[in-house]
Amino acid sequence: MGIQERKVREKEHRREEILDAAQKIFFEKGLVAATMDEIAEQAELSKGTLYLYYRSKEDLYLAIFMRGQEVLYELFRRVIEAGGPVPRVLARLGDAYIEYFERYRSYFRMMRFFETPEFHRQVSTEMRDACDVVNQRIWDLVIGFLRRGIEEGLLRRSLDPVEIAVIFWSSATSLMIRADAEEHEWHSRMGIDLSSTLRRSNTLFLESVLTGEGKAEVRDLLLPS
Amino acid sequence: MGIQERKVREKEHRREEILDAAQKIFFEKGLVAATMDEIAEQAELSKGTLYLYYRSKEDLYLAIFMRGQEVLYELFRRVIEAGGPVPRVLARLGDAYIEYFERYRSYFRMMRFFETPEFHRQVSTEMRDACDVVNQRIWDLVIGFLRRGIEEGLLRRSLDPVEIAVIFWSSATSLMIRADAEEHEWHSRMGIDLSSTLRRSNTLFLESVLTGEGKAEVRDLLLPS
DNA sequence: GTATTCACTGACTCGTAGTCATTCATTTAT
DNA sequence: ATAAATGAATGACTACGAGTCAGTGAATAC
Repeated sequence: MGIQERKVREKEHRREEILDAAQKIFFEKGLVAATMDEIAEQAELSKGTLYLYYRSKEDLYLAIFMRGQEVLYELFRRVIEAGGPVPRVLARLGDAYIEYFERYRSYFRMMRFFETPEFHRQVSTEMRDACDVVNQRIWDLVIGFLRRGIEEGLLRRSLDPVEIAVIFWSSATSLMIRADAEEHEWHSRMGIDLSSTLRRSNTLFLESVLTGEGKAEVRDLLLPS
Repeated sequence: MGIQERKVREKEHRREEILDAAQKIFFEKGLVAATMDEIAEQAELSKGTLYLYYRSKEDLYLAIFMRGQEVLYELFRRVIEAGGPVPRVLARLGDAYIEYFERYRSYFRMMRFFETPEFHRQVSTEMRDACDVVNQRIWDLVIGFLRRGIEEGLLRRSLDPVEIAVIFWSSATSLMIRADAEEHEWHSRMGIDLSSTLRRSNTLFLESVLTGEGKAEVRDLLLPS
């Protein structure tokens, strides 16, 4: 009966090998410029074989995106598990996201496509669903934490934890996308440094969700009014 | 000498006709799904002719994007010219952007591509530059207004008007992109209504940039702490 | 009446995602 | 030991769309 198991193992291994090859090419060239022929060559397999393991170029891309989401989950989990006062942990979550942006830039960049409907239409439902699961874990982690903050009276009671999470995440992401691609342009045309802007945005956001009591906890992190 | 002028006029007219045809197709199908053959058919011209007027599919797309930017400029200009207390006008600018998102959805959607480096690489420098000019006018308009607010002591002096503009714009845009494409999903999976979240985000942002004096001006618009 | 110009054409090239009939090695049945 | 069955892997092939360019014909100039 060992043969069946070995075959399953080998198949999974092959799947990972393909993913490694695809990751290398996608990281180097991006989704559009990368070709399946190149990935096949990198994987030392024929193009046809790739399609035995992944339904489409986009499925392959999404599978790699999921690796990135795992990394992000770990970063957030560590910050939350380290504990401390809610406002301070919230600030650290912002820093963790910036760390993801800076240290795992290639994974970060993949989020851009995750946002486009054109991309999603190419993805198989199975891959989509698998991705949603990984994603939901991140949201649940963060939202659960925010809920605690509200119960403890450190975050404003008039806010919804889900909304706070979404607002924080989208504004940070949006600035990062810009900082990633257009940092230099913004500096020369508008005279600002988007990395600082990103940090300032996080600070402003933090201030805006804390109660008076919450603000007292992190007075040192806030801006002068 | 009238012949030269007539020819120039006709050429400009043709350029507009092509733009109209392209707009129809792009609005219906989006950048990726739309084909130059379809656009040519809509314009009742051959594909080759399109390339006599626009360098690439992306140039054509960007030319339409610029039409949208003109509309946005007008919306903002009207709000600012109508005048009133800075904090209230700032809130109205947020509403104007939401109006752009809701009433000019097809133009709004084009911004997504404006953000991707893959797209930019396809665009000719001339079109790029033309686009930057239109864009800059919007930024100058808004930033000039914010600067006034700071001078009047209604917006926090520790903030940079350019940064405020960028932060506000990116967080709103990011939520809109999500609201546009994934409204339903977010509602069923996370139980939130992204349109409300967008408005709440704007309110939070407004609060966070106003001084005490500024907040007093728009007490009715803010959330309970 | 002839030459020139120029907007326009559409068949063509080129590149790439995805397919499928075929090959070949491994496993199973006798 | 040999034949049949399985299924992983192949690569030539199709489909399709962006962009090109030699050629056409009508308006204009001489």
